[in-house]
Amino acid sequence: MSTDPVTTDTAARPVRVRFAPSPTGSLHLGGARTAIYNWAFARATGGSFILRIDDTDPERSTPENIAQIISALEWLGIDWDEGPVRGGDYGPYFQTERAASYVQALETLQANGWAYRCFCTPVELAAKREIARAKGGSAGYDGACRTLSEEQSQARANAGEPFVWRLKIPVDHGAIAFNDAVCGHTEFPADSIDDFVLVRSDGSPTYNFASIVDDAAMAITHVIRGNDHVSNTPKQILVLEGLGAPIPNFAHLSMINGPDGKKLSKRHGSTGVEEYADEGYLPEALMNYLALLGWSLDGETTLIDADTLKTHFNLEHIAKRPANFDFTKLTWMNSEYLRAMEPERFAHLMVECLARAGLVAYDDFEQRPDWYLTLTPLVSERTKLLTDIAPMTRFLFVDTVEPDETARKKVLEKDPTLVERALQVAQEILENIDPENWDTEHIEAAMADLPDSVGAKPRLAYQPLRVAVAGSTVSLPLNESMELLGREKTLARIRALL
RNA sequence: GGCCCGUUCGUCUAGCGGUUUAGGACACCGCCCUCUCAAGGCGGAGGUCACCGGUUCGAAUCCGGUACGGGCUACCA
Repeated sequence: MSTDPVTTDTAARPVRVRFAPSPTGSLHLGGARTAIYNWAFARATGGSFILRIDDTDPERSTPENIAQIISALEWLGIDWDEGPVRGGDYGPYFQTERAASYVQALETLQANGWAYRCFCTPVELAAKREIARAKGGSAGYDGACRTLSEEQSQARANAGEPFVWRLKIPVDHGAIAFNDAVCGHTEFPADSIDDFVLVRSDGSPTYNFASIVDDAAMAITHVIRGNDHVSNTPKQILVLEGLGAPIPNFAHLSMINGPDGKKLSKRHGSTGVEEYADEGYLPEALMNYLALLGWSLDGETTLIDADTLKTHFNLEHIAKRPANFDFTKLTWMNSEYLRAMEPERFAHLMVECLARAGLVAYDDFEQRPDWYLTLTPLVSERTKLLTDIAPMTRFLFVDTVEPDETARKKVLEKDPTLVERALQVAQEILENIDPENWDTEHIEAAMADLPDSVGAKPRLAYQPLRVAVAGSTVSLPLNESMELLGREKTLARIRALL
């Protein structure tokens, strides 16, 4: 593929990428994916990852949102080399603190003949737009104020007439082209781009101005961002041309849609990263899933951890088409990470979940680590979400259990005779086990005779005992459960049903 | 309206002119394992590669058009 003549070759410069969220809400899935791609690309290329807060919209930007975005990134395990908290040589990293650099950029643009004042009022503009659109042409600004002489312009400004600064696109400018890492060669006819506003009448910069000025100032080499910015790219390239600054590489990521192919919204489920943490997802699972939503390592590998991402991520395998978010696959991935997790770590997470559910104390792991490490493999294998843990293991932490509806209907009430016999036999067997030998191995050996003794198939013979111990027809393995519950509690629960 | 972009199993994707009877993963179905539930093993179903036309000895792959979907078209980002 040939390099576009317009795109400055940045291969020689060290890679510098940035994630520049505007804090108008919490970090949503699309933003998180963009952050992951930027971060992984920086790590894989040995470059720098910069976090910049694009807070030029005073109406909607809040400190709470900034804090939330930062904590969401930290939770995901994304670290930045420069940005809020960390600082860096190209700061400040908040656009609201970079006003001086926009003023300077505007001066450069003026000096180069790339900017002019526009005194058209919003009302006039809206009317013009209306007419232009009705005629069927482009609805952009008609350039009415371009012809104002410097004297006229200055005079009107001095007189206190409000104005904005617009970019003055050269009349003879050809098509604006760039080579997008995802979309390939992309070209926009010059006349499809109007003299857009750079600086508002209140002196604040617009996004298309501030963002690219910052990118240039921060020596960004690759702009990796959402697809919704493709149409903004030629505008920003024009600003760079007016500034005489190098043009970075671009990579525009497709959007993330809901399972139904429509724009992802609350209706589909959670859209904010924080919510996934609350719902029991692991950051590594979300990162893996998001990374694969629009990118592939080799087309075969599905489980890709952060380390692999940090070494193998590239811009060559990014999909063009929008992806639908599949909660089921994410959940599966989560269960994979849960199962592969170090037992110690799982145990700690488990205790945390239990403590949060009010079932144990936060330091309970320290009180009986062996007990928890015995429990861990039984639970981790069955957990899809961290929030599954408390309900699954609850029976081990409460004093007594109440058989649930299914247990009553499908077991207790279905064959009371069998239930009674099974429980009685089980009680005898268990009472005969020496308290010192109360472990899965001995229990299992002793219980092996139960089906024969009660004259029922194993699945039917053990079910009453399961209901007695766990209060449900579905539970962790029986013998292990009894070991963990302890001899006294186990026998007490059997007695309670007799 | 204008300008851009996209379209491969239900979903995420591999595929860059012959190696493809289109590969993998999730979900789904069946069997095995089994004290329940999981996990695991084995197997299965599922795609006329949006449509139409062209280029070519040969196209999911290249070109054009159509349809559908999306983005931008703000003194939002």
